[in-house]
Amino acid sequence: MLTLKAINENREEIVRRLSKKHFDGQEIITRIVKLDAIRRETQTSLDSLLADINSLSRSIGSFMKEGKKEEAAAAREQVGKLKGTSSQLESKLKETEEEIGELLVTIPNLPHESVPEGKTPEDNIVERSGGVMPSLPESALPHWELAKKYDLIDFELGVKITGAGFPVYKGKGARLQRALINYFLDAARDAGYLEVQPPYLVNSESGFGTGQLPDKEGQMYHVGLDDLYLIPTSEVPITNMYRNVILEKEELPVRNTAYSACFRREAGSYGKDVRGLNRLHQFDKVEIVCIENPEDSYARLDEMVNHVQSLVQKLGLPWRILRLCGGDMSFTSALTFDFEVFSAAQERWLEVSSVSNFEDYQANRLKCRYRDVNRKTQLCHTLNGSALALPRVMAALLENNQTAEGIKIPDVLIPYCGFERIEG
RNA sequence: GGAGAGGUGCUCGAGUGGUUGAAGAGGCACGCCUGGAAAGCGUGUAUACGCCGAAAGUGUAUCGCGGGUUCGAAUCCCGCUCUCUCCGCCA
Repeated sequence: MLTLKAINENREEIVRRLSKKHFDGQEIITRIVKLDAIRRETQTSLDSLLADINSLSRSIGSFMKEGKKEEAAAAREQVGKLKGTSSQLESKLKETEEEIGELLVTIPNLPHESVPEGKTPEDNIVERSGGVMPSLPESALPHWELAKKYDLIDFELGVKITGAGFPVYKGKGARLQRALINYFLDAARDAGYLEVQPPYLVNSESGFGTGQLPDKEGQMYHVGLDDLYLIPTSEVPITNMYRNVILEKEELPVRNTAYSACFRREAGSYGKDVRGLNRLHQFDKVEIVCIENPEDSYARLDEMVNHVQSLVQKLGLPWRILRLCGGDMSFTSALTFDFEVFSAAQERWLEVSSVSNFEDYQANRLKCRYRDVNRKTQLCHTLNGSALALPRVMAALLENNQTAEGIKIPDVLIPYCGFERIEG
């Protein structure tokens, strides 16, 4: 969430920048500034009142020791009078703080100045692209047909066991999944990321820290009995490792990577978007997360984008990078690049990665700070990206590499798979 | 799941109602000392919010979390949570 300091100092600019995300912040910002003034005023009176009470209370102790019973009784009475006012101020302060907090979490992050104007995915800007478009024969099959033909993925079996969106990978399909995971993890490690294995369930504090809660509850599976959430991405547990942490400047940047299964309810999705592997309730992903100081966070974002780019390049897929427009960005992001690969049989671009800088928006919720050169604590910047999400990579690989002799495995994956080709 | 013990600062550890944000030790930082280092000596060493133009300073809150008792709570009471030990179960 935005900091009160920023809101107080730059309210005009904030309202202006929020409009790029099509968020009208005028009223709410005004309200927050007003509440914050009340908050300070209340705390000032409360603090001085408490100071009086404290010193009177201490004096009672001294009087008692000296045997001055009457003085003690008088002080006691005086404290009693102050008490009523102080508890009033206390609840007023608490209420004001709570209202400010409730308002703050409804404001999205400010988009970076370089974010293009726009409302829909059509307004995203193609930053760069590469790879070679495959030319497939007329008889080319979409990946869900290929999955059936070569017995790689059984969607119906998943429906039986769990429900739609929970496929069963089999044989070379399962092995290809495992190969991709290992390849992505190794590539991240080679790029300087520390591999971690986080929990797949998180508590509500963690959900709040990265911005899934309170608004986007419906996106996550909730385990009611234990009040835990299945992670929609390992961004949540990884980033929350740094909740309530103060890092030394020398520890930055932090680079972590993890493989995890991801669980998303995807309420409201339908049609061709959910066909085959295009959108699942459970899928696999290797994530990269960085914690960085504010001066270097955009350099770090570039580094992450370049890392993801090298992955799609080595897989030999036609790719493009989109700079998301204000209307298509997530609530918490300041700047996001989406990676898409072209799935030749479906003849559509599929998103396989999203790399974002959240600046201090998540860090302010997480209270993730570092000590600057003056030993003062400052909020960190947090960044994350998929590197990569597996299902659509799988879809594109199957579709683009299909030949009369079977499906060719990209060279980089062969050592991980243990086979060069998927054939009938 | 059952029974018991316990959660104090960067770490260890004292503290059972009254200048205790917290003794003492260690660690770390800076300074003195030294040819250099070690040892020794000295100083400093939490976070958040408020007040003050900034700094200095100062107020408030925080001894797992939340509530209560009291003029006053790290210390007493209640709830929660986590850790440890034993039993049970178990990949």
